[in-house]
Amino acid sequence: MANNVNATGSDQNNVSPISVAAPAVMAVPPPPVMNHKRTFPFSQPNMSGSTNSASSSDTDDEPPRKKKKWEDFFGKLMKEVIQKQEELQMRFLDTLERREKDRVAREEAWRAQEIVKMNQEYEMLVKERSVVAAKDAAIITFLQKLTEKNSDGLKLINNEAKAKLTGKNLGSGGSGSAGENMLSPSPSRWPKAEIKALITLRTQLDLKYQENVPKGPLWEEISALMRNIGYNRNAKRCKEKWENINKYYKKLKESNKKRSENSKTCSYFDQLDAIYREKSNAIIVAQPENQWPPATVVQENTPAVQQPVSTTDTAGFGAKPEQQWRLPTVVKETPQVDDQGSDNESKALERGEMGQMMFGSCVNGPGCVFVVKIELRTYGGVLV
DNA sequence: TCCTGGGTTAAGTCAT
DNA sequence: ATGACTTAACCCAGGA
Repeated sequence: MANNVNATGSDQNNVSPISVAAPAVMAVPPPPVMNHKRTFPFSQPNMSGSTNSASSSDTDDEPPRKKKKWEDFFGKLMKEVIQKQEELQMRFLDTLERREKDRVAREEAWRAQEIVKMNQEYEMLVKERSVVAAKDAAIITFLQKLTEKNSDGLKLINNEAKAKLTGKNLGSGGSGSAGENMLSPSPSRWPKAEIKALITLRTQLDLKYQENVPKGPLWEEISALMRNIGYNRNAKRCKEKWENINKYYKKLKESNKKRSENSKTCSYFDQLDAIYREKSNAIIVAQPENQWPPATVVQENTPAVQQPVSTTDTAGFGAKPEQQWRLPTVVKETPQVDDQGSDNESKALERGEMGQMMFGSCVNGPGCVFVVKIELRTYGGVLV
């Protein structure tokens, strides 16, 4: 028996590559390759040549024992194989499970990232839209204010042009008799309507000549526009008049004198009030501590006439042109008015409409086309 | 040099 | 007629 074990110990590895240590009882299994008939070993125990010589006397005595050993051996072998397979399968399943978890984790991270990105984009979109909406609202408000403010001036200029045409002078000083040539020299005194036209034109063209641009062309242009609507004043007279009315306005404001509401003189004070109020408002808004939203700062309905002169008003008076409220510039784009001998009614009406257009009504009258150019700028971060 | 603000003055306007 | 108010025209100083 002991010999069998020693003799067959070297063959064991050939038989069972899985088993590391075969049991002692199984030390004599013949290698399957040695089985010439390729039959199950324990069913033909005598076919093992190595055991024939050593245990020739036992083959007949112990066939059931050998068979049992073979069965045990293969049984354990099968168990080991199954166990190994189960381990491998478990490891495989673990790996699969781990990888699946990783994949899910990565997917969730990606989704979270995408959600964050989409949220950021959404917030940016909302901000962008709010900014655009605020700009639109500011533009609309500005245009509405402009339209309302100029509507009175428009009517006056139109009426004045028509009155000139029909010989009816609305101004107290009078600018001529019926049928008088509109290019004839105007009287020394400026009619009220003429003053109002000058104020409106000067305000409208203020934007165009804001920067360090020589003011000479400004007054030349105003003079030309005045001539177009029937007032013959040269640039110097226009400039002088503008300075005088502003001087007198400031003088009264500073002296804090009360003017009667129905005062017949200085009828243009309301216009100047509005202009200076807007200028002072623009300065208030432009200050860093008074930035957006302007609605909380700008007081539109404050009657400046009845107010005592405040520091902001003073600032408005003293403000340099580049600090002042900018009003839309009217650009005469394609003037097609024929001025040669145009004293008839239709031409005069054209001039009247031209004046109307110059005040922002955006109406293209017959024979001339105007474009209202509005420059929107920011003062201290505020769109104006 | 140009522009602007301020001052001045004579003259016109208007209410009383 | 008178005084207050308003305006045209001129001048000057200071700043850019």
